[in-house]
Amino acid sequence: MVGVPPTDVFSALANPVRRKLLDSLREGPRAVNDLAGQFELSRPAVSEHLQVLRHARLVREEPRGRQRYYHLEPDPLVEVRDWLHPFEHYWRERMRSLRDLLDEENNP
Amino acid sequence: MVGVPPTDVFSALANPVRRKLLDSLREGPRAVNDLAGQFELSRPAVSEHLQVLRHARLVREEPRGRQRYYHLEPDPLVEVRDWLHPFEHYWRERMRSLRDLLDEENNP
DNA sequence: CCAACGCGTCGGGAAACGTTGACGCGTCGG
DNA sequence: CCGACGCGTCAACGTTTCCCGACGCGTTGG
Repeated sequence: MVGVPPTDVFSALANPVRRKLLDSLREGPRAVNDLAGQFELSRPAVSEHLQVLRHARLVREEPRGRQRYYHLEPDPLVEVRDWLHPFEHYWRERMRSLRDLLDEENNP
Repeated sequence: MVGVPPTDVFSALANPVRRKLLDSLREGPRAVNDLAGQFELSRPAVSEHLQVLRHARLVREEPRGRQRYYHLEPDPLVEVRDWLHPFEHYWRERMRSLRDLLDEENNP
């Protein structure tokens, strides 16, 4: 994992650890040791997963003293949503619940 | 790629060839040689990508004489959509267009 | 019945990936 | 100023992925 990663969003999401990292960052920026505490993984391993996410532009790092806080940067996920969208056509039944959820977000 | 690993959906989507295969199958079932014609790839390579998609339950095969037609089976993509959904919260601006599209589907 | 076709699968080699221990650099506290 | 902390990165190794050529099996057409 040392070389130059392909910065592909889909590949970045292929790993469950990286997906959980993004899930955690939804609640706000967090430092590396804090994030690493959630996994049975060495800290370098988490660091390199974060590097993959950084190259995919899914996270941004902000140095704070001797720690580095990582922020979620969800924009590239639009590519996934756009690719996924034509398939929504196929499970129309579940679309209503999604629309209701979106309506709830827009008209609270 | 010879074993029988129960591939998860996210890993199946990590490869661009497999994503294009799913895109092609959106327009209807197709045979392997037909699909392989789209790529600069050997037919066995395409066959093995289809095997990955089959293990992820994203496609189904239907034998027709000496050909095998592959059908799209988009249900597992729901897992991707469900994982993605909490992040929609972050690009609210683009949510309106999605909602409008869903409204259009539901009230044609 | 036999040759050609369509396809899955195996063998194997190259490349990519994931993990760990070791090292280095900047930062903070005493 | 010095040791501890927080973190990135490298070297190395095992595992997985990706691709191809070769083979085998069932189907079809002559």
